[in-house]
Amino acid sequence: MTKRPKETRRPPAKIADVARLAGVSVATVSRTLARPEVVSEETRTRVLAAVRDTSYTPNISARNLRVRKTMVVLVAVPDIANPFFAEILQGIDDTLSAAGYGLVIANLAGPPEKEARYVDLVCAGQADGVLLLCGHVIRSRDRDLYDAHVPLVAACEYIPGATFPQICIDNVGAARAAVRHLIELGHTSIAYLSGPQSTILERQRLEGYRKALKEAGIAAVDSLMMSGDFTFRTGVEAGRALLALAPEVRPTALFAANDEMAIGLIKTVHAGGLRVPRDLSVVGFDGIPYADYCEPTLTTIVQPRRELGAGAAAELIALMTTERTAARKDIELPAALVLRDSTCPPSDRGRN
Amino acid sequence: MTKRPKETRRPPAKIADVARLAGVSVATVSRTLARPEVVSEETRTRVLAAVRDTSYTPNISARNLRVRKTMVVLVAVPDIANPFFAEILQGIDDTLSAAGYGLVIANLAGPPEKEARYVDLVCAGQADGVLLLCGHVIRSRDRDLYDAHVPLVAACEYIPGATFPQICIDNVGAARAAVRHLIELGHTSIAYLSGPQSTILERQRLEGYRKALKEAGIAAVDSLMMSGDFTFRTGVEAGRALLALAPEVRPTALFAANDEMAIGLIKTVHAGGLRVPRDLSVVGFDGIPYADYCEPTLTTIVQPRRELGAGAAAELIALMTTERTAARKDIELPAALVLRDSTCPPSDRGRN
DNA sequence: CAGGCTTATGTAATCGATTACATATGATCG
DNA sequence: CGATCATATGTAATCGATTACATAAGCCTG
Repeated sequence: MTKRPKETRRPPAKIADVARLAGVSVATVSRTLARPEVVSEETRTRVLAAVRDTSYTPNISARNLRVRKTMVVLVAVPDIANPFFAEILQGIDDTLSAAGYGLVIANLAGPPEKEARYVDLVCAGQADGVLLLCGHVIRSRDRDLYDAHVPLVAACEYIPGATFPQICIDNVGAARAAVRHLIELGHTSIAYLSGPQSTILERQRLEGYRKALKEAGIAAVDSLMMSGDFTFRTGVEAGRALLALAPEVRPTALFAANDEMAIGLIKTVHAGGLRVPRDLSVVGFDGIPYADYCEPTLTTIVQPRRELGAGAAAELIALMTTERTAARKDIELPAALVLRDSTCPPSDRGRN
Repeated sequence: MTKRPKETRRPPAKIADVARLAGVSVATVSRTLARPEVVSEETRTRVLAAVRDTSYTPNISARNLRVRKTMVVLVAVPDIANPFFAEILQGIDDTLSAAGYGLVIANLAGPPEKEARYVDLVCAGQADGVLLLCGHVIRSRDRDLYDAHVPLVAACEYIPGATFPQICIDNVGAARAAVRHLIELGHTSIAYLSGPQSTILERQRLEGYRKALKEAGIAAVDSLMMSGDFTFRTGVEAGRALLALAPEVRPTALFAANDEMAIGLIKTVHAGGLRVPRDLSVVGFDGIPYADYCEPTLTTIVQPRRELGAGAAAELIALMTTERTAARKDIELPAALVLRDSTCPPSDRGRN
């Protein structure tokens, strides 16, 4: 019951307060902050002092209302808990928040009815731009994000027909490099663990796999194609399937379309008595931090995650700030095959 | 050079458009949307039809300006890439965005100069509330977040002197349960791998460790105390230190203050020839998804991450919407010790 | 049936910034 | 020296919603 010391939550200073204190008009204060070079040296210092004394910060809602901006961008993420996207988000957040934008994260892993809400939000003009981290079209009952005619940039997943800028790695080339690495080690029986069939990402990684095999004159074998959906769980399932195979038809290597599945698979085949890489070499894709923590550490394609995020954000800012929708410009970032402990030459080579 | 079909990016409808179409005043439209019961049945249907026809959505900036709200909350998270926090964030995001709030994520793992920007943001009244996911005080040169007199809720880390609501698990009790589990298995030489010494979290988990030992009449041994900072890397370092110990003084069990360190440690001692749990039982803390993926799977304290996030968000919403700052209310959520493959009775028992 | 009361709606002030336009001052020049 | 122009500043409209207050219509009651 002690009476508190009045809790003076004084409302923040507004531009009029600053103007009064500096003895100028509100217009001058606004100009001083927006374009310092147009006010005289003397008033400028006076105004800036007043700004400091009142610890004035412009009210964002008022400004946004006036200039018809929201300073918000929507980021559509397939799954925020996925470490791969978490790091891309960091790159996005660094760049966007440095430029004063806030971000609304549309986590597509959440309840699907939220998806419509995000579409509405953007279509209602409550966001200045959209960053897509996946190829899949986001829509509500009757309209999709493109209806909003809002600047848009896509990252990670290349969308062939797109009319907006995209930034991603060369998925086909990277997948090809991964498989070629296995081939160069001497493997000829190389399985493939796919991602969700519907994604473009998946089709490209599959294409890279096929290309590498073809170049080496190795025939693709249907029984070596396993399908997953980028989750640890499907990696485990694929591992079980692999263990169920008779040793003589079992592949000596496997390329997984992402790291999480690769790690699930390795854990499972280990438990089943296969040794990685001795009995099975595994290459993953993405380069999540955990690929360097697991046992054995995972040879994988490392995507420049922060750079992907930062680059996409920079592109979007450019689009949002220049009047004319700049010519569509795609950016391709380099990905690197990082060799670790999950790959080695096939051990049965000598035996055969 | 094909001429596009005029790109009619018609500006979104405003309230006046709806009013005109429905043949009423703007006040009536606003009331229909805010408090439908005060307008007559007939006008209500007419207005709602007009809203639909124009696909009207209120301009948020205008509304926020008028009602002096921002509908933004700041979430301070130690590290957004840490999977533990990623899941808490999901809980927060679900609850907050369902209530119409946007969230600005202050990633404290980023460049420290950004920290001041977040303080300024809140102090300038650009956020309606703050959610703290860590105990450490966030401040700029001269002021901290508390100066802003903005509703505040803390989660995860209990802050003893706090005047705001908090929601977290019983860290002391959970740590004690973890260590007691090891004791019940028969271990008497139990090491402790700490988190960053400055955090309250750490002191509480250490206290739980000490309590459990004391209850069992086991003396705490200084040489069994190792210090880390919640990262995988320090787990690895602790693992090396453990390997360097002479076998006869080496502990048979270890309690790590979080999962990432536990996993790093296990990986390292494995590589050094120790088997987990055979030669060393390990218990972690947090229950990140990876604790169930690693090899061996990790016995750990599982925190209700989504619930922690959702609960904190709900508390904050309550604080932000009721005028009077409700009486401080702490919530304690249950944590569970989940037994997996990283713990077993000490194998040297028989030998000694 | 006048006065009071309820219910439904309209009028206009307001939130806090930005900025087009107007104005004032002083410099420049033929 | 008066016209012209550049520079610096002020005045007031504007962004789009919310809401206090005013008004009008209908109903009740003594």
